[in-house]
Amino acid sequence: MFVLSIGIRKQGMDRLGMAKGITPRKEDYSQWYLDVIAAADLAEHSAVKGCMVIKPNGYAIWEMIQGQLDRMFKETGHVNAYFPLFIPESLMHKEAEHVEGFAPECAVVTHGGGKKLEEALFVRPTSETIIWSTYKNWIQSYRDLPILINQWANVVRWEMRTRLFLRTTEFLWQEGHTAHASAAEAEEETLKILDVYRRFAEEYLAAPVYVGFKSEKEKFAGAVRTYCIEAMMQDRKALQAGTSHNLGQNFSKAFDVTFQDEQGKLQHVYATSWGVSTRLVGALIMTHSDDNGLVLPPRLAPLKVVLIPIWKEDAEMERMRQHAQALTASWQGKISFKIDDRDQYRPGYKFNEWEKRGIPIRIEIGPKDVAAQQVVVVRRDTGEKIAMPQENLLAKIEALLEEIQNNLLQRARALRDDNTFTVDAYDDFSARIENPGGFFRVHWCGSELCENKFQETSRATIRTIPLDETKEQGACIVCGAPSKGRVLVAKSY
RNA sequence: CGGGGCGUAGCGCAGUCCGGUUAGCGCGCCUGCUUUGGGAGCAGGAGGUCCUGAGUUCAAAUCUCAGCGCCCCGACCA
Repeated sequence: MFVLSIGIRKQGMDRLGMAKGITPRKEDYSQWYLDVIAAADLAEHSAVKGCMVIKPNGYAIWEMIQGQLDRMFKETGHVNAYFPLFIPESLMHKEAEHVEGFAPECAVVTHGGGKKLEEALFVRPTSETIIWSTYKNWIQSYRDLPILINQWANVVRWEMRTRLFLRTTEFLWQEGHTAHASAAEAEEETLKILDVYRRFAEEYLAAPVYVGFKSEKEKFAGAVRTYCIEAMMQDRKALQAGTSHNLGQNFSKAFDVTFQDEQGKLQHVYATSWGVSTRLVGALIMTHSDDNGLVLPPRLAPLKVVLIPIWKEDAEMERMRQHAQALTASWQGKISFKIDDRDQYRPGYKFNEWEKRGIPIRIEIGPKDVAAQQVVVVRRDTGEKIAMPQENLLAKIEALLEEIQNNLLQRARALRDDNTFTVDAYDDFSARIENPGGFFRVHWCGSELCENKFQETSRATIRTIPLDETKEQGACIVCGAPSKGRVLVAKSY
């Protein structure tokens, strides 16, 4: 050790400060985030500015997210369809607030087939305009409603500053676009999806979220009201994890989408749209991972269990392989697992590798275990090693996966709750938003002037106006005017 | 787009200030042997548009100019 220390120190201490290749969170949170992505081999920067290559490990997580959300959308009556990537400029300009909000961050195609196009094509930043220009032809009668369509797609928003998964120029998402015969029904749909998002975040991402709606300033360009779920990352910053918009009649009026109601009267349709993106992968990373790398909640882990046979000699190698195979023979199709019997790496290397990748459970099986009719099970969330009898192992593993899922949610909830504060004095607020940071429940009068003050002085924003907040009279923390309830303020991604 | 840092092998870096052998080191990779319960050891080997383009020079990783990209901090956003 002493002999090696010079070499290791020089290597290990370079930029990372430690030998494992992952910067500790408290040293540099941003670098830690990037290191985790690299260590777990999730994604990398591409030749295109602001765009990323999602590598197989990262894409597999997105596929897990997609699979579950898609089931939930279908359970609530939605179907999938696909609309084009390109949107004619004229369509983009139909809804005033919408175009004003999105035009600055749009990529525009001006040439095609070697010639200048007569009309420029916007690469979709979101699909409301192309979809409503299409729905116009689909809707005549109340009998054509509701339309409950979702699409899985890529979109492009020309952002100034990008970060892997959290904000990239091109990203993958789903966008739901629904049409309804009444305002009440549209509102119901908006809230129904909001609840799908909340449930998904808590039950699958194991990320507790605050549920509410956005201030006028923060809402979607073209929406009547924007609902959202907000999660807290380990650095105590907020991350908007999903949005659901009640668009009212803004788009149906802009695109003149009308239907005849039961009385034969012509009305404009009521609309909603809602989406979550590959940003959720970033949320996943920043909610659970630690200084040893990625930590995946079992329900979203593409690979849930890895078995590592351990041997000394060649003969033993074959024996341990066989044990591992016999042990898991009945697991096929029931659980996603892998036997890592590669001979070129030693066990310690494999332990570390799967740890970095966030695999929830590792099972070690060596000669000692075989003799004792047991295996050694290691939890990724706690690092705890448990000797387990081989009998009925699958059921015990499945139970443990649920326990890990649960533990991750509890842990994230504890962090969030411990860092959500109720404050009434502005000085108190501005001191604590810097240190230790977190979410702050404060009274707000509702004026944009006061809202801007948060931003200017603390670089924090009103993340959401919580739905479940108990009504409470108070005085705006900025101007002292009467306030009907508290809002959640935080620094955010 | 403003401020700061950086760009040399897959990754992390030295070399650049002060131009001059064949551009090095660690990790990783390939081959062989020994190993294998927390990142193995030894030996041999492969791998380079020194970010790009112009310029200065007998000579450029090194100097000059321009551009591109990445990271961090702001303004804009899922």
